[in-house]
Amino acid sequence: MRHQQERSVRTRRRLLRSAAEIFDTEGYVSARLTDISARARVSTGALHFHFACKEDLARAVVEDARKVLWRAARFARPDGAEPLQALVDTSHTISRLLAWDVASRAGLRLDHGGPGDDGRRFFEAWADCVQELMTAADEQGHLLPRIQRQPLTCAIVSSTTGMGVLIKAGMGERMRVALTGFWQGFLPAIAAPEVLERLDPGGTTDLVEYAVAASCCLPYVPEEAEQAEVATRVP
Amino acid sequence: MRHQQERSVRTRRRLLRSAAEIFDTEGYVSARLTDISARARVSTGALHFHFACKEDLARAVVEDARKVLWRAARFARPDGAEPLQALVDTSHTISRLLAWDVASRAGLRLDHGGPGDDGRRFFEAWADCVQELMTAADEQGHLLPRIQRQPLTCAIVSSTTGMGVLIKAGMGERMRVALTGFWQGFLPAIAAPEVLERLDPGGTTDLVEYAVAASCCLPYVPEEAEQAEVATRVP
Amino acid sequence: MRHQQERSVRTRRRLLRSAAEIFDTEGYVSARLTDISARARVSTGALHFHFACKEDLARAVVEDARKVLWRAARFARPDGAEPLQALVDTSHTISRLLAWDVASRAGLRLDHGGPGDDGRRFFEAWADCVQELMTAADEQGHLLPRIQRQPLTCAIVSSTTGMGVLIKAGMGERMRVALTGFWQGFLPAIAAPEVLERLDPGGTTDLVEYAVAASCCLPYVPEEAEQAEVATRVP
Amino acid sequence: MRHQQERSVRTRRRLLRSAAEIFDTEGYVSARLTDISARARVSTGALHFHFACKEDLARAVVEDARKVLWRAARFARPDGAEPLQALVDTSHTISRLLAWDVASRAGLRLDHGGPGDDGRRFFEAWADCVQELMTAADEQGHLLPRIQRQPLTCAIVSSTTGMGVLIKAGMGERMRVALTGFWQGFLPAIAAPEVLERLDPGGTTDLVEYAVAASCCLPYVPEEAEQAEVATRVP
DNA sequence: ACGATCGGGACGCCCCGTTGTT
DNA sequence: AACAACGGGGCGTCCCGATCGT
Repeated sequence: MRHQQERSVRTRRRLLRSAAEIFDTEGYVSARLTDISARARVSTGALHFHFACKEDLARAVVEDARKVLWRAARFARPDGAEPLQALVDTSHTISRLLAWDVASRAGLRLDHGGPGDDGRRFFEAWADCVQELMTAADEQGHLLPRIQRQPLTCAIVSSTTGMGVLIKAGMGERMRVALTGFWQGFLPAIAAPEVLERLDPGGTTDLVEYAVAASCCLPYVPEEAEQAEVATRVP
Repeated sequence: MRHQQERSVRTRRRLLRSAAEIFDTEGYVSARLTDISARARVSTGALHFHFACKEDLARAVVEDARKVLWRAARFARPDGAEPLQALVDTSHTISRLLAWDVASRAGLRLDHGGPGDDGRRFFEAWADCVQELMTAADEQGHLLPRIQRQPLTCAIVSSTTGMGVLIKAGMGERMRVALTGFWQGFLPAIAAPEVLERLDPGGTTDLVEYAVAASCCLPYVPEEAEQAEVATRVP
Repeated sequence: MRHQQERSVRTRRRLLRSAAEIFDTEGYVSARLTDISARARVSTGALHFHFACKEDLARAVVEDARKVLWRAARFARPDGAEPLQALVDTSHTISRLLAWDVASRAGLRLDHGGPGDDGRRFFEAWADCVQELMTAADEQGHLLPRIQRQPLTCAIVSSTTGMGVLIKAGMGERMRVALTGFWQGFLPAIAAPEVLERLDPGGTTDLVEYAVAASCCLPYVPEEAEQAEVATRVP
Repeated sequence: MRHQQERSVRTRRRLLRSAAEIFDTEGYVSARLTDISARARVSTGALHFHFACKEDLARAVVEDARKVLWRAARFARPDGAEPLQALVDTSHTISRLLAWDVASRAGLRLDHGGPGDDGRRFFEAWADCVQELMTAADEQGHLLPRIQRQPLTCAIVSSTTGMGVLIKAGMGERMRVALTGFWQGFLPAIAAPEVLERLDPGGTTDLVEYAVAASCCLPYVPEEAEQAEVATRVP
């Protein structure tokens, strides 16, 4: 009984990973369920057992990616920390996730363009996050006076959103330095001088730390880990 | 004989416009040739008379948009002008085009993700353009010393690229102020002080001027204008 | 006025030739009117001016080929000649025509398999011809006694029909010797001894003679001949 | 599992039979997959489950027919038998198969003219078979001296090939007597006198015997037989 | 419960024969 | 007689359900 359930979980996980990979490269419409199930080494019947239709599958992928990104944002923004630094860190974390994690990329891609519009979009959430942090920074007096927050928020959001596009074009590696460059240029324009010298445009978090902290919810683990996991549990 | 050709041109134009609209909202794969031809009020046979296959149609849309955007860039950057101001202006022009012109939007969307990879991408061209202007500015001593151009270029490209995404989300109107905000924040970080005071982050060109100057090549004019145009030419 | 008519005749002739070539290699269904008109260097509109529909065109091709083959049969069988030798000669002539003349080949191919069934088929006509000659030979006492004519007729027809198939497979050159071999083997089995020694299994007619004699009705002449012909008549 | 497989086999068989019937009458190009699947009482989806594309279906039909004809040739030519009699018998067997078996007819028709050229053609194989038997007969001294084998082979091949064409014209019934007539005329021209009197131009095999012997591989059996067969095997 | 095989429809793209219009 | 446009399918593809084993 439990074996079955574990097998089910594993199959579902493999389907999600495979779906993320295909959706990432092909987009929703071009992705074929055949390819997804083939890559996951299961039949289409099994796919339809776990996910009733294509849209459900995409929804699940988006949902997972949303959780990951959300947790990334939370992790980079511990309560009581420097808001602007949190902003920088979060942007870096998201950028790295998009560069390295297929699932996040797929989720982002499916999020705008997918047929189901049942959730707020990533970048809307990201815009809210930015807005929130800007407000917090302002309340703590970390912003320069006479700063209009809304345009800045839009600028930040669009800049970081553009990263995602460029990442898909294979420029993922340069994004780190580009993002740093962006903040180098932008922070002096918004941060109060005494705060500015405490800020690191390159970000203070490392993805490794993040991975350790968030691993509990990371849905996609490499195949070998799966096998090992199985091996230890099957006896 | 000439009447036929004019009719052909008109049909082709309507097909291109219709295709741009559908491609803009649906993307390449989801767009159906049936819908495109129906919206253009022609049969699918007529469509295939002008464009052999779906890919050709998309290519034509991209090609037209490329021309428009290219001309926009040229227009905003008259030789001998201030390079940095040209940069600002071009970004504004592109942003406005993307916000207002379906064809440009469709072209941009088809440009990355479409099946045919037979040309440089928009944002690569845009990156080159930015790079070029930055170099020119540097040679004229308009940049601050010790500026690394490459990260800045990436930052600018990604920022403006992100605009395109946000525009599609219906935030096109705010983009103007966001872009201005971006340059307000970014220009002080890169421009030499004496140049900075001459620069206008809001851009010095107006799309109306641009439209007048470039109208000769604007491929898509409203239907009524077409009719009028035809009416005046058929004596 | 007459110029127009001559041009019309020439266009029609080129269309028929082109159609024969395409039909020969592609068959009725796969042949495209586009290709036919393109090869004839005329527009599809012109094609439909001369032939209302595809079927009409095929019918015309068949009709022409029928005339050619029929005249070939008549030519090889002058009244009062040796019936059996006429049989041999006709088979050789047809074989050569099929090997060398695209129009005849196309006509034969279209004759069975085409949609229009408005005429007796080639091989039925050929069967009648064989039957007729066998009867004539019998009446003149040229056949061996106790010969059943029907099976022999069938055998001859099927043998020569098979040639057509093999010719299409590129074995046209060997057919001459094969046909000779066939008659070498078959004539002694049917011909009376005193007639046999007068018969030549290789045939007594040459296609060159035939061409001279029948050129009046040969529908397809090389392009240069056309030009010359036109040149002499245009004054 | 086994029920599914049996159902699958039955569906595939019905598709092949239906395809053979349509291909036989229409040829490759005119045949519509819609008609084939409709006649087989399955959906087009089922058809594409078993055969990826039209060409694959045709290939399968040809393949099956090839097997049947090949086995027919083997059956009519047991080792150590009279080579010339084997030749006669094989020709009769093939003739009968073409007259009675749709699948063989369809296979033959598809074999030359179909788009896929991935195998030797029927008549090439048949030519080889004839050549081989002639050689064997020659080595055993069964041929008349001074016989050139190649022309005779061509003659025999073309004769029997022609049968196929005539059979399609509905003259299948007369082919038997025609073939007998052919051999009656032809055998004395090639066979040594002492062998000749042992040969039967009408053939010594009966298709009934053949059917019994080869029934194991006959791919197409009537529907009722299928049901019965299935009934007996489902315990 | 979980999964696999097999089969069912519904369109989408493209091709092609044909008809108006000039 | 040339150009332009029309509309009818054909093939292939894909998403999904129905039916059975494990």
